[in-house]
Amino acid sequence: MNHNMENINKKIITRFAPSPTGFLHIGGVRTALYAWAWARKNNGTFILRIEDTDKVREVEGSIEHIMESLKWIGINWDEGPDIGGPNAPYIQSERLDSYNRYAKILIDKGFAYADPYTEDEVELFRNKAEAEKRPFLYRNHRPENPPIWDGKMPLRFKVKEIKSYEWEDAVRGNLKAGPEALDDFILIKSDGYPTYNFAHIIDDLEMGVTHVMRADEFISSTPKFLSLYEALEIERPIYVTLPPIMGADGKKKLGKRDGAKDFMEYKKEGYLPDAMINFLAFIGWNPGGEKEIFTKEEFLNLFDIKQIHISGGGFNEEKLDWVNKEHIKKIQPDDLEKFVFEWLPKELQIKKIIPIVVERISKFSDIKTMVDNKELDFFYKEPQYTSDKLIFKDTNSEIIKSNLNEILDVIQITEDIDFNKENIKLLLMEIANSKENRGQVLHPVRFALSGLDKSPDPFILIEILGKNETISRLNTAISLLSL
RNA sequence: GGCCCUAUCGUCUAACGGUUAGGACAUCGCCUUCUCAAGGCGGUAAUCAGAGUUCGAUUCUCUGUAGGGUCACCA
Repeated sequence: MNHNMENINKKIITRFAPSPTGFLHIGGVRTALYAWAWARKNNGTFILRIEDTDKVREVEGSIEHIMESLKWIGINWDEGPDIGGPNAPYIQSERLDSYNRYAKILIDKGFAYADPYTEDEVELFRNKAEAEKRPFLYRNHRPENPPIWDGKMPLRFKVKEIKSYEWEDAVRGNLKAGPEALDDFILIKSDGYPTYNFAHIIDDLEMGVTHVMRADEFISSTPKFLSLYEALEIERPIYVTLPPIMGADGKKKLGKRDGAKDFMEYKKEGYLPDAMINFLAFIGWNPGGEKEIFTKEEFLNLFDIKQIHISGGGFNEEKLDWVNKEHIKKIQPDDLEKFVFEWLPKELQIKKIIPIVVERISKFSDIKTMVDNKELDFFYKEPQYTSDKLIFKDTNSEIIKSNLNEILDVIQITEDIDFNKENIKLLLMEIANSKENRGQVLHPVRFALSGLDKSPDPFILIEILGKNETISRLNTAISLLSL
């Protein structure tokens, strides 16, 4: 049966279904991004569903935090827990009636039975299998006459036919699994909540989901899903299995345990939402071509599940920084102010600082580092330094002093109206070129104005500080050299 | 251990049997005003191994190797 053909004329419906067990990391957001993009591109529907059936691992506030993360990069949903929709509710713990209804159907059809063992007993079976280096299969311990299910015991799916499965995946092509992958898995836990294996299938059915974007760890459990679809005689959605995202070492799959960050950290560090989309999109997808920087709209236009990768990719923060910088460069100068000033103290919120700061950062939190390192203090107060800092290489204080005086004379007769960096550069370079080494002039001027070993060039410094301040600081330098 | 998935520069990737194996990040060098940044130009650097199919394999097949996933009352 070709599911692609059957679904071809249907409205595309995708979903992102996180469990509220903490923050979202880059992997989860990437899954959401692809599902969202596919729906948007096809004028379909994107659903946000919360899979909160594990009440033990649930972390309070996660749902809000997850929604905040998605909203930040502009992933919006058409149906979800906060806005409702035709198939509300969108929180699994509020959908128990649905699961119970389908559980009854399975029981009636002989596809489900009560599990009479305690957790400890099952644990023993499992340990034994592990010790013998065999895969653990509950069905090998299936009770002969299971009791009537009273809702207090787990309800298990009953595998009637032990077989291998083969199926088609929109990105991986043909996949298969051996019969070992098929087991009597739990449908409803003893606490009354369904397992993921069961709940997501019922929800996807009831919500009409056509494409399931999922991580590749679900390949192994696909036979469970397929056997459920068969038992319920319902059609399955198209599987779109995404490649794993590896950690920085390029080996282990990225996960919370090995340092995957809360996605909101990227907001706090001053990354741009569109840069995150751009970067995330390229972990596991590539449109061909040599263009690397895309706006959100360009990405939506190009995105296609046909170009999703099958092999895993690493997460390279250096490249993210580069992508972010490229996006910062695309911000209109007028709009840049609100991004930059947010990170600057009052006294440094000067328009002329913006270009200097922007070309030195890859993310906005770098501005804070510059401020903390006092790299910008010279903009609003006279630098502190010792006179030896003004001496360039093998010159002496007399030469430097004479050069500074020469500069001072020229600046003093310059009209205020000509005080821009191009004109200043012409003036200074003329003097600098007349010396043995241009550094004899440029270095002391730059240092007198900034007091820093590393700073913007002297011409832009003079322009920003203005004529009076420049003269004042040059005089300070000259008097330091005279001591 | 069983089952399953994967394999191109250090990293992310392009290539849909025929290319000097292309691009980006990183790195290195040079230029652009003394420094820093930005920018420009250029360099180093890859098809996991072995068989097979083919006139011709990065590409198809098999085996090996390596890495990843899974074998939960987690998703």
